[in-house]
Amino acid sequence: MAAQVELRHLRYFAAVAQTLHFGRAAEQLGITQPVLSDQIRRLETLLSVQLLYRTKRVVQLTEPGRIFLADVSRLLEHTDTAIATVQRAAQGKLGKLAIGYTGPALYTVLPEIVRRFRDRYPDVQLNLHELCTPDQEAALLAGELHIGFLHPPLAAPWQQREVLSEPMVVALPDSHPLASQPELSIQDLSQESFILFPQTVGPKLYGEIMTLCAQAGFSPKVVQEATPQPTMIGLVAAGIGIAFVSTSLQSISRPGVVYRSLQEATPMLKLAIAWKDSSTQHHNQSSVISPLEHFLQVVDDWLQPGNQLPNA
Amino acid sequence: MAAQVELRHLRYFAAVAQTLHFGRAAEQLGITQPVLSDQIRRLETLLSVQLLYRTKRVVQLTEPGRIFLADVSRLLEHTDTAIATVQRAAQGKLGKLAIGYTGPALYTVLPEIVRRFRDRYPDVQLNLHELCTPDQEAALLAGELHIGFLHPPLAAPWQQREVLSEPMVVALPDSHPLASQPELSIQDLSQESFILFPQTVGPKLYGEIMTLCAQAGFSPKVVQEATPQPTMIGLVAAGIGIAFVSTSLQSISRPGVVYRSLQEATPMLKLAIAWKDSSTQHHNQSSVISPLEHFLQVVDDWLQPGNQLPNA
DNA sequence: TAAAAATACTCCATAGGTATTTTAT
DNA sequence: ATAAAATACCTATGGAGTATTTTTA
Repeated sequence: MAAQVELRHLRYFAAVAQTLHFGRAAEQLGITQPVLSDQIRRLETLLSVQLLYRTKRVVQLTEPGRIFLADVSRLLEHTDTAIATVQRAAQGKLGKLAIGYTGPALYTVLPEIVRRFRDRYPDVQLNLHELCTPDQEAALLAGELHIGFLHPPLAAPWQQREVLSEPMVVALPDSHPLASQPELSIQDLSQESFILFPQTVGPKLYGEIMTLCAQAGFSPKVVQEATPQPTMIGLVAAGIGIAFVSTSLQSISRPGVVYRSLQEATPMLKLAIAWKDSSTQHHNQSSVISPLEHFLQVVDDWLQPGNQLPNA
Repeated sequence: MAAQVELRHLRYFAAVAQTLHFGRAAEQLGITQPVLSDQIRRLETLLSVQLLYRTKRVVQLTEPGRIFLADVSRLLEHTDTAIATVQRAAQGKLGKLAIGYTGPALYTVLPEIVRRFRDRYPDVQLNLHELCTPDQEAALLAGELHIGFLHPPLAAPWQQREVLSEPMVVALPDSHPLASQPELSIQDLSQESFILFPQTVGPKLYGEIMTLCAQAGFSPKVVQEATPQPTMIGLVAAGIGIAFVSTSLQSISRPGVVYRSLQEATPMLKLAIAWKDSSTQHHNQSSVISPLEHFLQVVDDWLQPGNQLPNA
């Protein structure tokens, strides 16, 4: 079994080739000169190539040595960066993170959280996928998604955390008779035409809206299903009907559209993040930190300092 | 003094990462399984990174391990090519060769020799420099040139070998009265206008031509100095004068120009190669073979097999 | 003659081997 | 029950040290 070239040989050779002095090179390397001489000779034997011409007084590179030095320098650099890279990866500072989100998430919590994460972990590649809640659950299960911004309740017992719960408001054209009232009752809406998101986007919220109307004694006349919310607002501006939208959306003001809250306890738009609990996973990678953990931390930080859920 | 990552660790890791089986990987590597387990653990300790998740039954890469594997595979490949490269360099099959030549060399021996060398050693980069003989000697001394195609005699005692010695012929317009004669005497030329190469290109040959004319009792009337030889032929075709050119040049036939040999012993165009004797050089690199040595061999081969000097 | 590489040795850390145990499937 | 990794322990190669010699500029 022939011995192999090792990085040690290459490190030593590079040092000698740069200093052209065995004594000083050995000092740099923190070893003694005889050891260095010996190792260089071993390297030359392994390669069957004379890399250095040396008398007792003068050391210089042979032509093959010169060529080898160029390759070796690159090689040693690449080794260092490979080590640095794997260490950054183990700290979760490098890698990929696949994030699912529903339309409403995109117009509420997602942008700010993503912005903060990218600021802190610029070398984690984020892949964002707009998917409805059940599709996100399937993708999480398949391992195609690391985390999802979705609407509870969930079908499976994911690790989850609520990140938004805000009342819905009614968007209506400013020319609408009801626009003059500062606050509306659900009763007022019984004869209106509704623009509503598809049931799949948020089945629970959809149901709550239906229940609310039913309690007021009517079934809403849905003239148009639409998504995302800015599109719904556009339709409102066009006079197609009125719409329930999340409170956050008011910040995107649009001429011709006004927002009015409801007197009644309104349906709440709820958003949660869900993820696979890696600690129950069988490759619970002890010291290995995943980008996901940092993401959860960023979400936590964002929830803490006065960014509490805008609960009712 | 902390231990360092060695290629051994990387080779072992790559094997395990590819097979995902310590036993089979160890077999591939020609070592035993416990050794392999130990070395992988040492690598993980050195990096402070868990690369593999393993139970007694299942081995799989962690995410940092996956990232590291990509880098390590590239690194190992580069190492192999670097070793192959330095070995080819030591055999003189890789590198650079700076070649000087005079104009006449370009129209005689140089193209065929260079063609043969490039066929045999395609990875040696040839740098060709057209230089007059003294400039080539200076460049050889300075180490800027490895070999020169030049005109003896030389100022310094270089290693050298004659590669061409051929008689000169007279080129004259086909409309010229002397064109009707199959052979000319130098006497016939006493009244002619001459196109001649500059003295610096071949001082000795220049001198011989002058001597020849002097012996015939005249001093040649030089109407134009010109180089390279095809240009001289062009001037002959234009009727500017007649010219001495090397025999080889006849192969480049040109309408309107005829070549006639001289009855007298004509001046001989001599070309030699000259180089520094590396065995006297203090970095006489024992086993290291330089591209120069191969080049000399190619020249030798070219001189042997019936390609003898076309001597008189 | 003096600076620097090579030799000659000694030592011990560790790569690698053998035998056995543990554990997850 | 068994395949496969881990553990325990042993061996010996060779990396690294100290002391000394050799060489050539």
